[in-house]
Amino acid sequence: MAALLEHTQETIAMRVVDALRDDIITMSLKPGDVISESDIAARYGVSRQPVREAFIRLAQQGLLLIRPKRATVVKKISPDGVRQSRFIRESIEVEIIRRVAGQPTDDAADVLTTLIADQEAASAANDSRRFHTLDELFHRTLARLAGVEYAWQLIDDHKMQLDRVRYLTLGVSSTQRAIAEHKEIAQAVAKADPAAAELAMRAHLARAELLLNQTINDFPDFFE
Amino acid sequence: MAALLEHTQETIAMRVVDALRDDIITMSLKPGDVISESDIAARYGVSRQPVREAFIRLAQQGLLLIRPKRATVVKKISPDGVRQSRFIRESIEVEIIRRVAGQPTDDAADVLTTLIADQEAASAANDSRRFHTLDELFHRTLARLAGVEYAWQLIDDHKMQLDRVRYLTLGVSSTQRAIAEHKEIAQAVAKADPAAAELAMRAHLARAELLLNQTINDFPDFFE
DNA sequence: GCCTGACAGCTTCCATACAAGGCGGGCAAT
DNA sequence: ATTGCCCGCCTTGTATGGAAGCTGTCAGGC
Repeated sequence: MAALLEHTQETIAMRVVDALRDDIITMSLKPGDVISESDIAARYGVSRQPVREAFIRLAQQGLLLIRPKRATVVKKISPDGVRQSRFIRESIEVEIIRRVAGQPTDDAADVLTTLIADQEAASAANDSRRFHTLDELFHRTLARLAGVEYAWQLIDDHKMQLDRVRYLTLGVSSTQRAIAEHKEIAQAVAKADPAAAELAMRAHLARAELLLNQTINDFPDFFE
Repeated sequence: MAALLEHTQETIAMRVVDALRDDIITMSLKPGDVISESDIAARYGVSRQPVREAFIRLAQQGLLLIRPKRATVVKKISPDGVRQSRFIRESIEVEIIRRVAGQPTDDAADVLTTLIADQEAASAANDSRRFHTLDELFHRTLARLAGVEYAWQLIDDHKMQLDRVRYLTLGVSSTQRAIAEHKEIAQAVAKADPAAAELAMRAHLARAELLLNQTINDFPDFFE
């Protein structure tokens, strides 16, 4: 059964964008790899035009670097860029958690605890991919509760750099510890304690810094 | 004499992007206006292809809305979008000012007072366009002092919506008041008082809210 | 042996042609 | 008079060919 009100049709260009982005984030296309419109077009059996448009989109998202008349390369990860992306994310998420904890709605705490329960299930099942999804959902839900879901979309865009790092260390991160930190955040929200919520959120996000430094050592070629 | 080390060449697509963005921000192209690739191509005497790529870029920046197989329209200004852009900006700028005031460098205060002096000169000369430039420079300088200039670039991208609003009310805003607020911020930095700096910055940014509501009343057709 | 310059092969960029689909006006049937 | 259909005209999407430019190679001169 096709969707009835589906009037945003899939164009070939969009499919190529999604496919390439997935390849890049999952490190199937590695930082520094050189690709060309013709290559990708041949690989997907389409013409060069949609591929070209996909390149433009991904270049604007900071995943590709188009060198006019020369070639297009998968952008290496900029440690300073990742650091500043983290700064942006922390700025926004701290402001979000302050709002949520400062003016908690009735069901806020319930929604969060439900999500945490799901995360525990995923962790118990050792399903790290599903846990990652639920982790994102946790943070996006906080943005929704603060009434700034669009802000999360922004974070999402500029967090792909960090996602590449994360993928390199998949399985390393301790889901148990993340869950404990989520609980701490949720409790601060339940108690309507913005200061405690802010501290818990900052501690939660700070862990990514270690991950970055470790990854730079393990995969120096992927960084600039 | 051509630039010697110019190896980032201007492509036609880039020129079209710049021209269109300027037209949109200065309201030469009004929210809701319908444009087509062929129109713009004919207007600039180029083919559809570069124009199409420009549309894609501007659509990703939220200035255009491409409706497949129908037409492309200049996006109307979303009040909620502007509100959330402001939220993002406030989150980041508050974090920036905290850092700058928390770990002030020796010359930070000097640089800021110099900038404020320039602003007073521009204000005295009634040069509102120059004042606007100096206003942006003030905030970008704070980002630089905090070591997160890239973050300001992000704000810059997502603040075009607000710039359109600002252009509608050009000359209305009181430069004197803005300068006074800048002074307050600079003083808090000089005293290394993060809390006071945060309050001053929040107050400074809050003024934009009034501007928005007033503008919605004056130009309801430009908003969705 | 070393330097220089032409050149072949690659890239992205632009122009053009065609395909697919939405929209509205005119027309016919009820 | 109203409703429903059909057909041009418009739009964006895709394909393809050629133009401009960068890079590395290789032959020729010193």
